[in-house]
Amino acid sequence: MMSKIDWRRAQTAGVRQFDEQELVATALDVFWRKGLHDATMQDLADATGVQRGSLYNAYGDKEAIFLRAFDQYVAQFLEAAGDALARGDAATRLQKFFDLIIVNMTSGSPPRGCLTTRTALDAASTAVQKRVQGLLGRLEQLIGKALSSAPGERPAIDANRLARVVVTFTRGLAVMERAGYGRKQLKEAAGTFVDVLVGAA
Amino acid sequence: MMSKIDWRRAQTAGVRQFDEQELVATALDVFWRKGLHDATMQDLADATGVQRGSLYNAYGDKEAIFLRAFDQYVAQFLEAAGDALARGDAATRLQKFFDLIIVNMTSGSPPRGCLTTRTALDAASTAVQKRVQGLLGRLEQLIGKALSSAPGERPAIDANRLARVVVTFTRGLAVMERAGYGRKQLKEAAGTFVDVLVGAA
DNA sequence: GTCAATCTTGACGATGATGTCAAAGATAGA
DNA sequence: TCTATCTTTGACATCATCGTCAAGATTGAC
Repeated sequence: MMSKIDWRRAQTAGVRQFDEQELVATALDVFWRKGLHDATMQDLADATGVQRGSLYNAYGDKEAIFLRAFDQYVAQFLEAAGDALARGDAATRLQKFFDLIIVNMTSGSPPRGCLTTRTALDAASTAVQKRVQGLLGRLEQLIGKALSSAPGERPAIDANRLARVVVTFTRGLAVMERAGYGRKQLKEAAGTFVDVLVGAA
Repeated sequence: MMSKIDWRRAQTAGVRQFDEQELVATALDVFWRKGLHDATMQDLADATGVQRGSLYNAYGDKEAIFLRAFDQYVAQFLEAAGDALARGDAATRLQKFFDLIIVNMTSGSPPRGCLTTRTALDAASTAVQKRVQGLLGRLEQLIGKALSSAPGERPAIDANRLARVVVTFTRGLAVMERAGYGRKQLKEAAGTFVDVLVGAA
């Protein structure tokens, strides 16, 4: 029996045809814009140019791809956050940190929001929830250290407790962004929060 | 031609078979547990005992039902919040308010979370987003008035700005709950926040 | 009593997403 | 060169949800 004519350009096969790094980066963008829940394998296939079947073959399912993308995001994010929190007094550190995350979540058109918060609310599998917890925990530590190592007078309240409050507030900012608040409003709220926190009273 | 035999008990028809109030209350519970996005018309039909077709006939679509349920929720919630914020000094008011919303979002098994926050993140239609904005705005006003009318010394920062920070923080609590934090942890965070806000520094 | 209005019910078709698979092609190593 | 192994591709079956509709049934107005 004659084999089917491949009238279209034959794709090379036998070895992986795509770059993993690139695919994960593209997937991250898709998840960020659509959310874990709403992004479909077809969306990922379209965005990456890799067919659905190949994605299933290579990763198994959507969640596996998401976890890779999210890990990459976490690494990026924590590094940037660490930078922002590294210099200056407590107020300056916090202000830079808030600027960072606010710009982060209000970028894109339409604004893409905060991937972590959206993911947390999607309430997916245990694995995903653990990643979110991991990120929030590490962020909390980062902030705690930044607060306790900042120059200037010590606040009256334990830095670790404060750090959790700060993390919680950042989650709140992410929700407010989804509710329709723009960059300016978010920055104003964050500014007020920093004033309160540092004890402008 | 003979009509089909109705071997099963004939349901009365011609007039609405269900109580609107009851249906909306049940729908609210479904939306609260599953979220606007994940709750299906079938879920609503199962929970209420009203067939899918009847729901479409009576309301048109899921969002219409949600809006009614959400409006009911908003009324309940704002009334309870107003009560909590009515008495005592600023710290007491805030503490009671946080207790209320924390219990609210950690009730049920599994905890049902915060309906408003979940809805905000579902990023549905404009109509839904406006309801969320409406609730947050009204809540902000409520808190602003509670802060500015509380006995005791005036804080150095404008009450309205503080109110927005408080609202933002409550949204953060809702996210933290979804991330896995329990009632105790949330209360501790809220307690720290109140300490900071009232100027325990 | 008749009839128009309207609710209920079950069924239908469309759509979109999932996960699997066999066929075909290409590589790497023996 | 040959073969085992892997990837790609398109197709397939399944499933869940949606929205619509015709037929049946009952009420309330006239």
